[in-house]
Amino acid sequence: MILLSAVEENYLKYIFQLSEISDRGIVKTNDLAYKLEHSAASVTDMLKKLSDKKLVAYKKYYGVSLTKTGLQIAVQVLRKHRLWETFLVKNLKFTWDQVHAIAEQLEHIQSDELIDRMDEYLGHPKFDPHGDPIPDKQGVFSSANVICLADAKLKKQYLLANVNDESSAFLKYLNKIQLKLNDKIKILDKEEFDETIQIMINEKKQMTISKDAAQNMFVKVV
Amino acid sequence: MILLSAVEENYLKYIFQLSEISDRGIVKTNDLAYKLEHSAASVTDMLKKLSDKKLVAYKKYYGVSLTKTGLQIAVQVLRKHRLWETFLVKNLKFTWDQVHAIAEQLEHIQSDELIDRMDEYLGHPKFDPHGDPIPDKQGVFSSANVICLADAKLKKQYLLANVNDESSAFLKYLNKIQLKLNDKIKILDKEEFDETIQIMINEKKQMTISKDAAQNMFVKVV
DNA sequence: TATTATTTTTAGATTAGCCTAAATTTTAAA
DNA sequence: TTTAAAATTTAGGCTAATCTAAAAATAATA
Ligand SMILES: [Mn+2]
Ligand SMILES: [Mn+2]
Ligand SMILES: [Mn+2]
Ligand SMILES: [Mn+2]
Repeated sequence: MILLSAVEENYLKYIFQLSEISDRGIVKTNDLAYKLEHSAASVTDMLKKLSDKKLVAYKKYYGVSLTKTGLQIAVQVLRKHRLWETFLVKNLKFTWDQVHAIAEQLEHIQSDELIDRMDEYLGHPKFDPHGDPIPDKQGVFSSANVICLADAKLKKQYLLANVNDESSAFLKYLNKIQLKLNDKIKILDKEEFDETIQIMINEKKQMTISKDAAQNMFVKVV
Repeated sequence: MILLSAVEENYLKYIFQLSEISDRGIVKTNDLAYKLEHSAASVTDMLKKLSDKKLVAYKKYYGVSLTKTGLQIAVQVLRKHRLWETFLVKNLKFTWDQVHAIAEQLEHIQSDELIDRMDEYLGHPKFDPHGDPIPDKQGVFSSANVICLADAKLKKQYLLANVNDESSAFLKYLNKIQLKLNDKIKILDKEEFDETIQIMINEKKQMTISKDAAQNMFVKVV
C-alpha cells in the first residue's frame, strides 16, 4: 500500500479524466496543466516523479497515461469523491452545486475502512448527485449509457442522467431553470444559426438552452 | 478569515491542549516538540511564524501561549475533531479506539458550512465518544466537572465520564475489560505499594487496575 | 557562586511542490 | 523544405515544513 500525497492523487485523478476523452488514453502536458491550473513546467516535474513511482507511463514530448496501479488509485479517488458528494447531498442536505469543492478535500482522507463504511452507510449508491457513476470497491463502474444532449435526436423522449459537476455556476443555472436529474427532456427543435436547442421538460415546460448548456448535460433514452 | 495549513492548525491545537495542563497557560518548546514528535528546532521555527501571524504570543526561551485569535482557531479545530469522532462512532459504527487517527485528518477539512451541518445532523452533541466536551459554534465548552480516577475517593460511587482518546492501546484495554463510558465505578481499595486500585464496576464486577490506567480515566460523582 | 547540565535557538540543509525564463523539440505553415 | 509557431522540457529559484549539529541561554548542582 503506497501512500500518496493529495497532490499526487489529484494528478492521477485528472490524468484519468483527461485520458477518457483523449485518443488512446494519452494525455498531453498542457491539457493537464490547464486542468490543474499549474504551469506546464510543474506538470513535467510531477510526471517524472509519478513515472519513477510506476504510476504513469510518461514519454517525453509525447504524453502520459496511467499504469495499472495508477489507474486503480485514480479510480479509488473518484470513488471517494463521489461517495462523499452523495453523503453531503443525501444526508447533510447540501445542494448539488455546493458539494464538489468540499469533496475535493474529503477525497484525500486516507482510510479504506472509512470509505467502506461510508459506502455501506449510504446503501452502496451507484451514482452520485450529478449522475456520475460511483466505482465499487473493486473499481468497477456501472455504465450509464448516456449521450450528450447536444447530440441527442429530435422528438425523442430522454431523461436527464448526468451533468458536469465541476462548474457551480452551471449547476446553479440548472437550479434556476428548475431542471433536475431524471427530469424528462424532449428536443423540440435545434436552431442551426447559434445551435440553441428548444426543449420540453417533463412534458409541460418549454424552454431554450444554449449549445454550451447542452454540452454539459447527458441524457439516456426513457 | 485567515486560512491556515493543517500543520499550523495542529500547532494551535496542541498548544491549547498543553496550555490547559501548564501553569499560566505557558507552553514550553520541548513539550510541544514531544507532543508533535518534531525536533525542538522545528518547533522554534514554527512558533516564530505563528507569532508573526499574531496567533501566539511567543517569548524566546520563555514559552508560548495562544492569542485570542489563536485560541478561537484551536477550539474550532477541536470542535471539528470531536464532531467527526462522534459521527464515526454513532453513524458509521466505528469503535472508540478506531476514530482518533481518522479525525486527525478530518479536522482539517476547511468548510464552516460542512461542520455546521454535521453538528446539526448529529443533534448538537455535547460530548464525543471519549467523553471529551464538544465546543459549540461560538467556542463554548460545556463543563463536565470530572476528576481523575487516580484522585477519586474510596467507597464513593462514580460514573466513568471521560477517557484519554489518544492511545488506541488504552482504549482497546478498556474494551477488553469491558469498561465503557457511564459505567459505575466504586473504589474499593488503593494499594500504597504500587498504587494499583481495586474497583467495582456496575456494582457487580471487581477488578484491579494500574495507576497508569487510572490516570487516563476521569469520573464524575453520581 | 562557579560549574555543569538542560533547554532552546540559530545556522545550514533537504524535500515537495510550485514558479518564470530560456532552451529544445515537435507541429504547422509558407 | 525551410521557417515560424506551439508545445514541452530544462535550468534555476522560491516557500513551507521538516531535519541535524552547533551555539547560546537558562536552570540545576556542587
Ligand atoms: Mn465533484
Ligand atoms: Mn459529482
Ligand atoms: Mn481524538
Ligand atoms: Mn475524542
